[in-house]
Amino acid sequence: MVTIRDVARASGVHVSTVSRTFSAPHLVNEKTRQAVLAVAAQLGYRPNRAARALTTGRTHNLGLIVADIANPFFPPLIKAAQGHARERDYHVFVADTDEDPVLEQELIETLSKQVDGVLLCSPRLSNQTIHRLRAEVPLVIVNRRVKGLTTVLMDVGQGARAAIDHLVGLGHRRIALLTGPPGSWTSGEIRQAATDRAAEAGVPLTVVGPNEPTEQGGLAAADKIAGHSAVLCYNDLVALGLIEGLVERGLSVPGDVSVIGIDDSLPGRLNRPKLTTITMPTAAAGRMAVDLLLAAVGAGEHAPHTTVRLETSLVIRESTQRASEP
Amino acid sequence: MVTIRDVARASGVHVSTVSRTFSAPHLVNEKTRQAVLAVAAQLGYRPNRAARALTTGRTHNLGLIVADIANPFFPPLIKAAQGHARERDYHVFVADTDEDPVLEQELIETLSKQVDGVLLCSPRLSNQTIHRLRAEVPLVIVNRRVKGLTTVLMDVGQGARAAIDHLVGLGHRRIALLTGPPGSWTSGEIRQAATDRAAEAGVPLTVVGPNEPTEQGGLAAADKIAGHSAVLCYNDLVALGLIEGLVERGLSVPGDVSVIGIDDSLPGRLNRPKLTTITMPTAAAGRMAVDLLLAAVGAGEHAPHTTVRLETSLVIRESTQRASEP
DNA sequence: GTGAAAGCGCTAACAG
DNA sequence: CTGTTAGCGCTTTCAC
Repeated sequence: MVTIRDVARASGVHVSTVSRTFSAPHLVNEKTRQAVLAVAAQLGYRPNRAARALTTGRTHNLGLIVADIANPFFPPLIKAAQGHARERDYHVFVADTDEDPVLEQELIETLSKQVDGVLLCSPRLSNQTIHRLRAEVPLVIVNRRVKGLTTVLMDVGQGARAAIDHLVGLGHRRIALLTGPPGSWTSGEIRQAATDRAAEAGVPLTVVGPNEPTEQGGLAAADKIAGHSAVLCYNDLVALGLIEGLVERGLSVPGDVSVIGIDDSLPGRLNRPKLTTITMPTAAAGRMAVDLLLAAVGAGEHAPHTTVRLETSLVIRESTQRASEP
Repeated sequence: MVTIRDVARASGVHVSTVSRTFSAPHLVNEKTRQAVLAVAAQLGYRPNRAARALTTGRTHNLGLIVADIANPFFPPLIKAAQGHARERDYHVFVADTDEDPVLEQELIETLSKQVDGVLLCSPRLSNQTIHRLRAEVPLVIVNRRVKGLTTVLMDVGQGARAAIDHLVGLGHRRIALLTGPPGSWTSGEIRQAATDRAAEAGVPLTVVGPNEPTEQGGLAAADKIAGHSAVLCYNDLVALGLIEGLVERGLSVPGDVSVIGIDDSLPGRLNRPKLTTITMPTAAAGRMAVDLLLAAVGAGEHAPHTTVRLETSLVIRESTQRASEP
């Protein structure tokens, strides 16, 4: 391994000069700098970030913790966050908690020494624990509201209202909502927004749930929404599962039942009929979270916290249509 | 931040004793050990892995580099590799190259100091460059054959042969193969295996390609496979795009055309008809790659290299059926 | 079984 | 502008 010392020796300057050429170039004579750079390049020298971190206290690493990497909701967020971080010269550790709060906490703690901050996506931890961890390492939360912490939210309520309006506008009067898991912040938001809007429109809304946030969840719900002409689902996977269940029962979508998903994930776009859904700005959320985290890192311990609420919107595709006359 | 020094002070022993309690417990008196552990727990001490790495040369970190995190092929692999690494007390950096070889190389180089090894999935780098990088950091390649390096391959040829057999067995005689991008190792394997097997069976096989490895690629290919009753596609996305194109043209799947994908990805399982496809053992590949990488790390510089070939198999679902009598 | 001392690769005052 | 010195948090000989 070629170190700063090798470069110093080979270019006839002191190690500190080499160090400065890389971490404070303006402090070193242009000519010396060029010389050192040349030698470094020739030797294939790369600063050791871990060693640097030891003195500076900045690792230039970020942690990104998600509940389930394989859930199609997350990859676009991970991709965007990682790319954005990279452009800012940050590497990112990605870890999957398997929905296990204990593991989640363990990960944050072991990671904390090695990163400048952690992005927590849809955390399963209690607010109290999150606050405690915040004292050890800067945290930004995505997809859940935690008082007193910097948070990036996707305003799914907005999309949910648009979804209800869309359905009501199409003449639907028997609308069901399939909710998600009990602890889900998103699910609560959707429910709230959808019921409020339905009430405003004077249309009843049947809330059915909780449901597993998977295609199985949707499939299992097919029996529970009998008699409804339109269904808003917790996510695309649930919607897709529901459609499958409906088709199995000889019902057609959108002919007999209109179905709306949430997330705008790849499987939904690929479905036939193409799924009408609420787009979640996952990529933007990932980038925004990185920006906020980096800002918090710079600001130190008691930086002011922010809540950013990103817009969502309804994408009308093929799984919804005008209600058939009763 | 609580360091080894704080623990030493608080428990009245020397730092080296504290160090030993964590990194070589058998070298310290049971009683002392317990005492130190208690104090450490009470203080919330966590060893700083980065600092440890400075002396030991082992970071306990791994790098995982993929072409595109959002491609549904990768998340299961990432999830499995990360989980497996975690169980072995390793953290993993995940990075996305956006299919850019320059970025890929840059990532490996900047990561190299911070990890004990790197997992390269479907690399776009030249063999020569990969070999050069191998000198800097242990590497394991997934999904591409690189002579002289440890490699984990998924034997798609096996699945492709089974796919051709399946189609021939169903009476198909006009079979097309949609290949992938020119540089793809997988695509070459599929083509080889499929053409060989078709020849053995005395059935002609039309090779169509290269195609973009996306649904657009499949969609665009719909016109090019006219006159064929069955198509084997480079991946599930291509298959799904093709099906969409076929349906747009008034053809039914599998009624008029049987379609087989490759990967066994979520969108394929969710499709109607459910996609007949070749399962790729991505999770197993991720775990295996981690094992091999860790072994290489232990063995040092010139460890022997291995090639592991994982089995694939055909999963028959609903997108294939008996050829209609001509 | 435990302490003392040196050092991993690098940065950060402080002189000069 | 550059060299000297000290030290980040930890491990690892080497003594005792």
